[in-house]
Amino acid sequence: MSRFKVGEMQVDAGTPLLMQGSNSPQLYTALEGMGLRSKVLPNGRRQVVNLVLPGDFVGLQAALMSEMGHSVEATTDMTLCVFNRSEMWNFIRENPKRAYSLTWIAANEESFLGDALATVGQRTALQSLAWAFAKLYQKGEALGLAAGGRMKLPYVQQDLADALGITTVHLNRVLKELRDRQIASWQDKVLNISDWHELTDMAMLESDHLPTRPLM
Amino acid sequence: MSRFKVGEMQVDAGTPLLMQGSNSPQLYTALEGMGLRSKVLPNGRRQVVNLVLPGDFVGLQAALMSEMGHSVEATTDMTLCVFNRSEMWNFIRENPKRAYSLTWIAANEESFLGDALATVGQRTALQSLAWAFAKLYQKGEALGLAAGGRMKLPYVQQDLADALGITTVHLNRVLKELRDRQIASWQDKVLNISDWHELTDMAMLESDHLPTRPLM
DNA sequence: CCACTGCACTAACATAGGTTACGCGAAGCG
DNA sequence: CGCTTCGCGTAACCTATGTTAGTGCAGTGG
Repeated sequence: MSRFKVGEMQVDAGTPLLMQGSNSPQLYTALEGMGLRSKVLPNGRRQVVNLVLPGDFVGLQAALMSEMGHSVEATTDMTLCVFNRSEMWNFIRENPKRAYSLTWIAANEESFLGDALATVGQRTALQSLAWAFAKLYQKGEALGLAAGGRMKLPYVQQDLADALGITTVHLNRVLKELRDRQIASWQDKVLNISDWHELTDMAMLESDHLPTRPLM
Repeated sequence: MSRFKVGEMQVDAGTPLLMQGSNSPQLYTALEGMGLRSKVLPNGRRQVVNLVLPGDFVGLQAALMSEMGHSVEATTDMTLCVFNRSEMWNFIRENPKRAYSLTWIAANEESFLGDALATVGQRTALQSLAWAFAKLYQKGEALGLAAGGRMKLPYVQQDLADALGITTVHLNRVLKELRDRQIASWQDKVLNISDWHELTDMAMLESDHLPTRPLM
């Protein structure tokens, strides 16, 4: 493990970590701070694929495939654990348990993206937002980043809107509705959930437990 | 490899192979025929996550995680190669190259779902349909299932509509537009692409090469 | 031969969400 | 200290897409 790990790294908010289409010799695990993965289409529209929270492994695609399908950037200041891509193969060969973890991570990511797809494709904007808030809070809670219905969410509205496939104008409409109905609010970078039951109900969340992830 | 493989299996059109939420002792590789993966929400709406073509590996999630995030069913008659889930761990341990392939498959799937997410989230219905047709044809061509702009597509409109997150009514509208503009048509289960350039242009496809997949 | 069902297709109308265009406050900066 | 920029919020209007409600045809089974 120690040979695989190269070191730690601090980056400022706004720093791009991996670029869509290109390739990178480095892979990361987020230790602190938050970021996001996104994909831009030739017409300029952006899809936020996923938010990056502490513990998330980033760059698997670059490691295995010829190029990244999306970009990754730091939204806040972040500290990252850096790995060397060239060691991946040895790593998998010599440590089957880790290889298993890696595959698990990829499969889990796939599962999440399936959910996200169903959200964007089949839920209304209100349901989508509820889903996003609920999912985020669940994950935040598991990481110790959230408690008592409150969680720091240092993104801008555009990020969330791009994740849900709606515009900021419409995001505002549905945010207002959640606020007015006293279910949840998101102001000054803080998410505040006041009615968890109503929220998950609206989100049509199937399971309320998170699978336990292996750490890399 | 032979110890991992249990046998082959023939199923009729309509047979469910894996069920969302449950778990399965078996994994499959499609050899012939087509199928689809889908996910249904509590309100009854269905998202088609992906189409299953020959060569596709199915059931990774069941193998690694506690439960499947989606269902898989056969759309046409299919023949499948059957593996035993319980052998997975030994398999990974004893054959690191295969472990690598498995991870590659998962990462590739993740990459595809990212694309699909961007499609449903950021493309109009017309662009989405063009994207789906182009992607399918590319894959079909690589598999020898398509040539000369023609490819068998044995799905019903509802399947495509659920994949793109639109209704069949609207799918009909955009199908008509592609037909009228002489770009592509899909009738009698056959996809016919007459203007590939215009199609990919409309779809905003980034790369026109498919990554080479390892077979399992 | 007739009912029945599933699927493709269309028309008329309804609405969720997009566009454009503002105001307003806070933060950076010369 | 003004000036600009950025992010949040809202209103008025517009359109892509959904909804509801059909038609027609081919297959299938009694």
